[in-house]
Amino acid sequence: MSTLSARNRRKSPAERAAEIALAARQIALTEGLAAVTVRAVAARVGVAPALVAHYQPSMTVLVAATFGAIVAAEIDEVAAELAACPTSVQALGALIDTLLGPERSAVTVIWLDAWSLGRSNSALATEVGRQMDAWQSFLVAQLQAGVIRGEFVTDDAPALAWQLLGIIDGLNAHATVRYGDARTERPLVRTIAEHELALPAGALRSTAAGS
Amino acid sequence: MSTLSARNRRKSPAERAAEIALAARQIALTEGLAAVTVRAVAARVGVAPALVAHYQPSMTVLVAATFGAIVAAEIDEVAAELAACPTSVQALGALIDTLLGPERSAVTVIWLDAWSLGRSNSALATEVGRQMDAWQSFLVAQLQAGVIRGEFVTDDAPALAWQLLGIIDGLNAHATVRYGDARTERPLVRTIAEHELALPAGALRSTAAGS
DNA sequence: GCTCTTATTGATCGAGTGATCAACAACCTG
DNA sequence: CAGGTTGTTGATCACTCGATCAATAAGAGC
Repeated sequence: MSTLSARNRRKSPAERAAEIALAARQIALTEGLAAVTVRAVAARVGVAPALVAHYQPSMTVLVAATFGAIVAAEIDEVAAELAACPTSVQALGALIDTLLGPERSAVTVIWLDAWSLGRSNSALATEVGRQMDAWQSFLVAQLQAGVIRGEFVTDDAPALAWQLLGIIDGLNAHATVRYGDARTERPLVRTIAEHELALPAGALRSTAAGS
Repeated sequence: MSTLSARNRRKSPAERAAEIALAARQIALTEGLAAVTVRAVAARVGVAPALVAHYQPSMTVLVAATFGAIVAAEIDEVAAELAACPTSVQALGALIDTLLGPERSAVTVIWLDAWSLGRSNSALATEVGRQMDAWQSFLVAQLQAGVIRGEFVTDDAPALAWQLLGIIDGLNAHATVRYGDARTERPLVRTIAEHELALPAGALRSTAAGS
C-alpha cells in the first residue's frame, strides 16, 4: 500500500550519509558490529543495498566508522557529565559509577565485537587503537586535573589510566557476558583508585545520588 | 606426487574425531575461533569437508567444544604449575605471573572471540559460562587454601576471585589488542591482591625466577 | 577370496556476504 | 516546459558459509 508506493525521495549526499551512519550505529548497538552489513543497513534506511555500497568505499570502513562514532559519542557523553562535578574526587567517582553502570552493556558488547573483529578488519583495528587512546587521554586529563588541584597524588598518571581502563573493561566484559548472573558488587576499582591516588578509603564511594 | 596419490586411510571414528578436534584447536589458536569452519578443518586434516560435518552435529558445537578444550587445557596447565609451589603466596604470585605473561596472548584472543561469538552461538555461550565458572572455582580454591594455611585473610573469596579474574582478563585484552605498544608494567593486580588478602606490600612480586 | 559393514567422498543446495554497473528517474537549472 | 545532472535502483557476479545424500571404496569378518 502506501509504504510500498512511497518511492524514496532523493536526498542530499550529506543527509543520506547521515542516515546510513545512524542506521549502522543502531544496528551495531542492538545486534552487534558483525550485523552491520550492506543489506541490513539498506533495509533499515529503506533503500537499495547498492546505495549503501555507493556511499561507502567498503563495508570494513563503515564498520570501523560505526564503532568509532559509538565510542566517541560515549566519551563525549561521559565528559559532559563529569564537567558538572565540582571536585576531581567527585568526578572520578562519577566516572567509575557511570562506567560500571548496567546501562553500559550495549557499548561493552561493541567493544568485545571490535576486539574480536579487529583481527580481520584492519580499519577497525586502527579505530580501536584510536578510541582506546582517546579514552586513556581523557582519563589522564581527569587525573592530572586532580593532581593540579591537590586532590590526587600520582607519579604516573598515564600508566595508572591504562590500568584502570583495562580493569574496568575486564569487569564490564565479565558482567556483560555473564548476564543475569548474581549481580555482585565490584568495589575493588574504587579501592584501587583510592589507594593509587592517595585518597582516604571510601572517598570514591558513590556519592552520585542525592544533592 | 606422493601427497596427492596418498588416498586417505580409513580410521576409527575415535581416531578421526580426535584428529578433527586437534585441527580445530590449532586453527582456533592461530586464526581465531571464527576461522574454525568445516572447510578449514577438513583441509587441515586432509579430508573432505563432508567428513567433518559427518562427525559433528553442527559447527556451532564444534566451535564451542574447541573453545572449551583450549581453556580447560590451560586451566590444567596452570594448575599443574601451581601445585609445585610450597606456599599459597608463591602460588598466587606464580598464577598472576603466568596469567599476565606474554605467552598467553593466543588464549586471550580466543576469549575475545568467544565473548563476541557467544551472542550468536548459544552452545558457545554456554561453554563460555562453564569455563568462566571453572576458572573462578579454581581461583577460589587457591584463595581458600591460603586462608586455611593462615597466609591469606578474606571474608569473601568467591567475590574476590571474580573481580581478580575480571581485572586480569581486562588487562590481558588491552595488552593483546594494543599489541606492540609500549610494554607497560601492570603492578596493580599484585597490589590489589596483596591489599585484599592482608598481605604485606610486595609479597606477590615475581619471585618466580630463581630457586 | 568373498561379503558386508561403514568410513569417506563428490556433488550440490540454499542462504549469506561484499561489490559492480548499466539503466532509471527525481530534481535542479535554464 | 525541456534538458542535464546525479541520486537511486535492479540485476547480477563471485565468493563464503553449513548442511545433506547418494555413491564409493576401504577394511574387517567369515
